[in-house]
Amino acid sequence: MPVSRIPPDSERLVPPNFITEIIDEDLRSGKYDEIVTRFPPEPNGFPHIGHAIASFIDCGIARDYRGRCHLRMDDTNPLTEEMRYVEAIKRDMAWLGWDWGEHFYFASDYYERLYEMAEQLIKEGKAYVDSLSEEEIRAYRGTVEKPGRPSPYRERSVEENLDLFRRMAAGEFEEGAHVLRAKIDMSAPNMKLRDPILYRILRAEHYRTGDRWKVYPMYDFAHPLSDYIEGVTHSLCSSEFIDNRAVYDWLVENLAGKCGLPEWPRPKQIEFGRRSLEYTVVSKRKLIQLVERGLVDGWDDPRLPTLAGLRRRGVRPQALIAFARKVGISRTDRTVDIALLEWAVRDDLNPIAPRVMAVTEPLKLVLSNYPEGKLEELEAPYFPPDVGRPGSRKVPFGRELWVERSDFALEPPKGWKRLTVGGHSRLRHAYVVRIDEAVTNDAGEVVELRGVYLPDTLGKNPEGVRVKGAVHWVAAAGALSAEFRLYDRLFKVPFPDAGEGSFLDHYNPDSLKVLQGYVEPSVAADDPETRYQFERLGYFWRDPELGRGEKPVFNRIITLKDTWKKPKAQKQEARPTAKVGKRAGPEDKVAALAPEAREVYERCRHLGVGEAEALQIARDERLRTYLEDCSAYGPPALAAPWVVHVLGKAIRAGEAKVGPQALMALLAELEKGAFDRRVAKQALEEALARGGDPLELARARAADRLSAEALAELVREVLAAHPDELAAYRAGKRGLMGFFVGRVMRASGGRADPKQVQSVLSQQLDRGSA
RNA sequence: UGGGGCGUCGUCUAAGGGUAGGACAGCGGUCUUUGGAACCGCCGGUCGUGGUUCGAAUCCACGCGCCCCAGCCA
Repeated sequence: MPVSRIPPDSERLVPPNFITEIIDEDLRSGKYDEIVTRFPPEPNGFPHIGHAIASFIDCGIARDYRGRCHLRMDDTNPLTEEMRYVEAIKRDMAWLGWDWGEHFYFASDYYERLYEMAEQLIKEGKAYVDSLSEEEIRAYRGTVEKPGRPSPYRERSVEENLDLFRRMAAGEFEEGAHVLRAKIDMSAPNMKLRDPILYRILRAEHYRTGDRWKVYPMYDFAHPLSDYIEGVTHSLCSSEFIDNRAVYDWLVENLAGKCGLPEWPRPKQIEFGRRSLEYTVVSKRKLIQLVERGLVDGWDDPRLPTLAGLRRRGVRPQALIAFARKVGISRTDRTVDIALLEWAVRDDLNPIAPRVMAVTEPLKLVLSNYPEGKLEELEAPYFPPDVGRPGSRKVPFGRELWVERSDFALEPPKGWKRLTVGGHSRLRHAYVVRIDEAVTNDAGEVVELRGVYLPDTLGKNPEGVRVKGAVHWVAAAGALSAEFRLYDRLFKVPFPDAGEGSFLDHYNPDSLKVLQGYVEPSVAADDPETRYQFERLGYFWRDPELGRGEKPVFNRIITLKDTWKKPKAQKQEARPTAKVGKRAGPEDKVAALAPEAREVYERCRHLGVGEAEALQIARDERLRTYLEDCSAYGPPALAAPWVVHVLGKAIRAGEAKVGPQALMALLAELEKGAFDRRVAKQALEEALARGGDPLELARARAADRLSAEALAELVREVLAAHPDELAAYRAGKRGLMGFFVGRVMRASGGRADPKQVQSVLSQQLDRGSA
């Protein structure tokens, strides 16, 4: 039997997080031997970047633990699912690098077994056929604020339910005539528990099972049981399913050990926070609108966040994995800064993309002192020194060249480091040139540049001239015509969904720019898959659909980072929500108290109980009763903080394992100085957790305390072990006291009194600083 | 105004009673035949209020804010 193991942090693909902590604990305790997860998309659309993140969590964690991650099509709705989506999902998941081995499944493969399980529930009286109409079911369910009412069909006999359900499955009824529901609790505050529907009649053609089935299981039924069937241990999903977990657990518990399901391992669901991305949308509904309105080119349009789009754009799966890693996992729903994705893409491409030159908006430059008809071949390395990869190619150089229109300015702004009349600039990998004239047309537009080259500047700078910048170029002779498709963010604002109006209002019409220009001839011989860096422009590759023919078409994968751009356009749109906690009304909390509570408050205050504690006691009857009981054994003022802060939660929950008498006995001894507060608190917490007499526990702990000599020695050791912090403290960084106390406490194994530690510490610290 | 979940630099994420740290972004610098990369530095945060504690992002209380649930969708 294969066994999972806890990976060292250094070997993890998925950074440690709250889920891996749970898994670590499950492995340590022996609850599970092998970690099995699953990635369960519904085949009703094309996978997108959200799927990349979710699969990273499911598959990445399984990989880290040497477990398995199944790929399962969650296909329980024949109305929306199609085989082409199944193929797309398999293709895209494989592209991301996930390997599910033979563990590729369909929920629809389990229809037979799921049906048996449904009958089992019926036989046990835990499920019933409801014959209410859809509207009636809705009405009976109640609302979030009002409990539901039981359906008149809820108490049908097992026999009748079984008969009805079998006839439903046999196709005797029309859609909507009946449904199968779990009998749980129609008045549950959790809406999901109000007798969730397990099966519905659908007279639809299923893309795999055809017309074999007339009833189809709902997600809430099929999902947990599919997990169970497959031996999934940790069923990871996003936070909107938190409420569904109650149904999940209900089904697992009620079917454990039945219908061929083992008693163990049982699956458990863990939810993580959803991630969304700025400047884009992923919902199928919205994507369809973009496609159907022709705002994008199809499901694989390079501007789309679909994996097909990202792939066509030229993004590599490694970049997506790196992105997912950086985003991380937590319980909180988050919207990720698009800059993080852009960084991941650049960081992936920088070390592998050969540098070549292309001109996307050509402006002719004629070098009047360069012989007509002459053509040189200049050697140019593919990579800059910092990348450190070998390789170079020949680049033709001649009298007529193309340069980037935006690299020339008639009236250069200050700080300009490019071409300008009278200025010198380097042609990348070639000569230094001086521009003498800008030829303009009637409209005043620059149509051609004229200048000279400085012959002795190959590999060295001329003396006495300031060379401003280095610009890319392509010799007119030999240049390859090419199309460049420059992609930008699909939307103009970071949160297209937020605010009034449609997300379509925020569509960025400049998200695609198609330019005709030139690229150096060397690329003709390259592998068409090559991702290039066109120097100073960005990362590009040939579009796999349009760009691999006679005339290359290049997609810009991502621009280079541009630190020249002056004040960057700020985010126009604030986050959709402002999260400013408003100040709560202060003393009127007391005023808001009911008269009786108010009286309790006053009485407590009179007895010397602090304001905050008195308020809490006045507000909670159980606390009040407890404290009153305490007063039989000692002063309430002494007990109040402990009752409120240490015992409060347990008392409110009605499960305080420490009674008033035991508490007061402990506090009395504490007052006498038999032990310190820390000991008392720890003893109390222990008694609360595991039972026992807090006073005895405290005495045991006190007896275990370090002697004064041992403590002094320990402090010396700790100070010696942290010379840097010691120096910093003596230089005035007083906040380090907490640091030292913490270290000593840890070193003592909790067997020291922090107050005492502090005094010993300050003695030793001050002695050294004198 | 039912139940549930969640609040840490601009963004994402660590710290689980003991120096609030990292990354992305931003800013500045070094270097540069890419205004790239690399390197160095800076900036900047615990939702609020009170309490417990030697010490609170962490524990307690009360607020505030956001998200999810009333599909025979998943």
